Amino acid sequence: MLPVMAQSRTLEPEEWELWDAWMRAQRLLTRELDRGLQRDCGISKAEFSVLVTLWQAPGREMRVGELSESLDWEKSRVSHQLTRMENRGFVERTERGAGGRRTGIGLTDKGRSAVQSAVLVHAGNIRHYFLDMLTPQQAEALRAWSGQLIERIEPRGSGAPDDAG
Amino acid sequence: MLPVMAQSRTLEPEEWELWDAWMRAQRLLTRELDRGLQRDCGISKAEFSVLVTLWQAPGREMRVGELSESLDWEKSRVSHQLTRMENRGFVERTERGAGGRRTGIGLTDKGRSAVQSAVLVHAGNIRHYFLDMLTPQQAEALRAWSGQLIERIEPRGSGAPDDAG
DNA sequence: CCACAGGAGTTGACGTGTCAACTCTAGGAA
DNA sequence: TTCCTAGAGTTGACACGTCAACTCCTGTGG
Repeated sequence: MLPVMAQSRTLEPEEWELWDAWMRAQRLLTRELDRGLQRDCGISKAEFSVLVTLWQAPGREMRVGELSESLDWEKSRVSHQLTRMENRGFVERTERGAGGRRTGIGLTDKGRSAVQSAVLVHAGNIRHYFLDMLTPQQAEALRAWSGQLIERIEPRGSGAPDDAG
Repeated sequence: MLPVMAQSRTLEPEEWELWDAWMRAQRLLTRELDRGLQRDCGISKAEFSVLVTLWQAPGREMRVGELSESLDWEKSRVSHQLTRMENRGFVERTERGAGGRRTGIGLTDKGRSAVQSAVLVHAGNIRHYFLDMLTPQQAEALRAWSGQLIERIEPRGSGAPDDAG
């Protein structure tokens, strides 16, 4: 039997090839989509994510914690991003001194118009570079694999749905 | 949400679900691998990429342009990265005033020892989070899809090995 | 010789992302 | 009341990445 050092084995050429191809594809795809948003809409992917999330929110207003939860970003990341986007005029922090003093995050007019065009552009790019290239079998494989991996790294079921507090 | 438009329409729920799952999986995977390198080896993915590339180079020494080509990174990115890694003691820029004045980039002892352990750790993590979770069908689908996408976005058969994830 | 184009590499400004430390407020116990 | 805790949000330090402008050298033509 071979030495039991599964963790201390480098990748076989075939394994490496698969890993390398996947990494490269993934990197090229995200790069292309980022550039598309920047070129056609003048916003970054991070800005797009925030804008869409706010746009879909009931009342078009959320708190930092909700944004953080919804985007699966750290709170400090959200806060930094909001600062930059506030400086660029896409969002505004509105104080609510009353019942809960937390600041609400809302879209500005500029943010609203940006997200409306960006959604269409981005959807087109996702089709062009991702969806249109998938055979049904590949789509199914990707879907299954993504689900497995998400379940493994970030198991669902502890989403805190009914913990009453 | 939006009225359906002929050319730039938003994604159908099923399409969105696939895209979202893929993006999330991809993000979780790279995050996990990054953290693994940082936790177990004390280096970042960017540092790992540079170290491995230098380590595999004949003579363990390259110039910035070669690194840039090999990693498929912009030269300025390489330069910034080398500055940070030089400060951390992983690489050194050696002057060659003579025939070509270009600076050669070499590994320090610290860099050499770091890369040797990191290669094993990283390979183990790639197995754990990626390779071991793939059925043969999924592996084949991923391989085919990656190839198609790379060919579409970067049609050159540019032999640039990827940045080692 | 000087001028100048062009490539290699660097630098600065800025946006992005993580980690740890911090402020501010509310709620509970001594 | 005062102290302690805990959560929401912010900030600072630093690493990463892109873009454009810059330096330095070299080769070519006047």
